[in-house]
Amino acid sequence: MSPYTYEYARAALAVDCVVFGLDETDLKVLLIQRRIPPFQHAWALPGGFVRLDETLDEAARRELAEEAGVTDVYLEQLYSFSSLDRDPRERVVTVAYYALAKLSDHRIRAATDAMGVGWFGLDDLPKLAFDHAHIVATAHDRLRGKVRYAPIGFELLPPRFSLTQLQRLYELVLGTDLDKRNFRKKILSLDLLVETDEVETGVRHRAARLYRFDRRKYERLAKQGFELSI
Amino acid sequence: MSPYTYEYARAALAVDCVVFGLDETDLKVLLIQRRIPPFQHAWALPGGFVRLDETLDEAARRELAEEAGVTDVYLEQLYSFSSLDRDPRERVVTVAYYALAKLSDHRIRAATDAMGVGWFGLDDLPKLAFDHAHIVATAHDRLRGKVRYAPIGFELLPPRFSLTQLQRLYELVLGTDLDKRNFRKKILSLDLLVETDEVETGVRHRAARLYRFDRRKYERLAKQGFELSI
DNA sequence: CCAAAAGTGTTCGCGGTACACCCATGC
DNA sequence: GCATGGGTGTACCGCGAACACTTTTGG
Repeated sequence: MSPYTYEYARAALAVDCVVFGLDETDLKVLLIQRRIPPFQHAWALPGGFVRLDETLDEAARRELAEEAGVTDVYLEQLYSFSSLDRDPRERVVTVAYYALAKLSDHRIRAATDAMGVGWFGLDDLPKLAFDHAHIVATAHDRLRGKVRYAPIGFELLPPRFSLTQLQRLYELVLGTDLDKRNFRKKILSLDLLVETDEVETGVRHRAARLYRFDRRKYERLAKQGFELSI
Repeated sequence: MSPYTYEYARAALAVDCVVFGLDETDLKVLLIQRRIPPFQHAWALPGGFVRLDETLDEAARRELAEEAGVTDVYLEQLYSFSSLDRDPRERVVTVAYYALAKLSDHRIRAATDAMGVGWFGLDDLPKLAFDHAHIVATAHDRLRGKVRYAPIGFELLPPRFSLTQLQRLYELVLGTDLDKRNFRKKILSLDLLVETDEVETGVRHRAARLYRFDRRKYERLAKQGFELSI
């Protein structure tokens, strides 16, 4: 029992993940309902304690898989939170991550269909456990800032998407309206998208052309000192 | 002895600080020489273990004061590093910070005049302990990125500075040359600087006008959705 | 008077912004 | 044929980039 002994007191170290997903109308966050105290039954970010044989990134991916069934997402470290009283049990420092999941991916949809896992609109979050509301706000700030100069928005879209979908993504993340013609001109002039020969299906109006993001092109341009800015 | 016992193994939690300073010709980093193993006698970032009664920010400031005599600096959390083997003794996760110090501040100069504390040019660093070279590189990247859209460069300059000093700051941080006329036009058009009635002294050529950064003006503009970009 | 850096304006071209109508499709 | 969103072009303006000479000062 309790065999781990140290000369000085140690904080517990945890990771928590803000997983963003984009549906037809909203930018959403994945939450799980806690089964045990503290904050039993409250909604919280997926996360948990870091093991000694894994890095923080590995811990974040493991918790995402275990607690929410989420795998193969874009994942990036966000910030470390360390208020003395952020966990009522004892001193816990958490390293927060944010992830971008493709809600179009059926594996993600299926996995997060479980009891106690839910997607909530960013403006419609339930009361969250711990300081998780603060972490979500920080993640949204980071996403809003980063989406403008790094090609990460595509991580929220299906592999093939219409320009209208892409524009809606930016509008939702940035919280502003964008002009359709100017947006298209700008995004196409960056020469990062490739037109496919597919079009939207299942819509009862003219079907939109689908594009895909060409990571090769992006990396080639980035290497030349090209600066993305949307 | 060794009275702290836990049910699960815990990593030790540390903070490390990359302190930047600007002198007449270089962007420098503050290092301290280790007195004890591991990496005895090697140069390293100031830092140390986090206590249970302090936040990460507090730990960073405490270590800066204790190990390097540095106080009253701009301080910002950088990133958390967690490779399994980054410390040969045991598992240590470190939360890195970066700080911007005014080398013009005599208190800073005096404190860092001690044995075993030194300022090193970014391109002229000694071999560093642990993964500290990697941390310094990450901090430089962050500074390079952030200085362009946030008014943090001023934290490296004296309260009153010439436009040439400011330009040299940007050139050193960004690693590029800037056009004098364009730089002045741009920076003055932002309406963040106030001309003072002082001029440089002790130079044997025409003395430059000194300016100061007006934080009030910046905050007022920032609140209006103004976007800095240099 | 000489060395050194301060200070100053104009031109050009690109990219951002504002703005409205016709087209294709499914029902 | 109608509702719905897809798709397209132009004019204007402001900002970034390129570029060189005169002024001031101390020694």
